[in-house]
Amino acid sequence: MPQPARLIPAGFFLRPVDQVAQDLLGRHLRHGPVTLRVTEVEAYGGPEDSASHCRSGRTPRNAPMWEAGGRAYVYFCYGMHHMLNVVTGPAGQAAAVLIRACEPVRGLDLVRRRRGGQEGPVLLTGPGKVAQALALDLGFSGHPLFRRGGLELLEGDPGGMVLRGPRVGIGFAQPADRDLDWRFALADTPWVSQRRTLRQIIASTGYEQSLE
DNA sequence: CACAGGATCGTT
DNA sequence: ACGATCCTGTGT
Repeated sequence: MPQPARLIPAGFFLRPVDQVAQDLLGRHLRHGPVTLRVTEVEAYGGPEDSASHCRSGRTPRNAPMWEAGGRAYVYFCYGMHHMLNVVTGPAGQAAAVLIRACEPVRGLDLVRRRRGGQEGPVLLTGPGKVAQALALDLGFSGHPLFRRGGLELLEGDPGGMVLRGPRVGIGFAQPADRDLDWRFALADTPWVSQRRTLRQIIASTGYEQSLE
């Protein structure tokens, strides 16, 4: 009988949000029979980040972002999509990583069913698609990812080369925040959205070190 | 209580 | 390039 995949320890999340964002690439998200490998993410900060949901301080919606890292922050967008974030940093300091794209690891049939019978990267390249494939809703906002049960974050398959570039869909933000290269994606997979805006290349993710 | 807008997606 | 669709934050 195979060993169950290991959870990511809570200490992993208690670091700067852009660092956690890079190290989330290649990790696995599991909800029941569906397991996805993270291929694309974006980092969001607190009140100092005009692109963040915390730009105006604490509200009922963004409350999980102010908790200690390791929980989910899920919100509802454009009246029809749920978005999954991973909260980072110590309690009282708001930050989170938006999961923008994944590739299937397990439960592909169920993912196809939930995504309307589509095939290929169109299944999972986009934050709304990821949440739909994992069957997430607002009830998962605040859910711990470092414990067994419900939605879990697990060790995965390391990626190699990483691409980075500006965040997507934040035209309303201040220019300095729009220019931050806080979007990260694995270079060697087709399961990435909006690849053309990824302009820099990073050698690796520092994946092994982050697990100690 | 009313209203404007949004970290998107799929079609035109 | 555009419309769907409703939660959310803000203001009255």
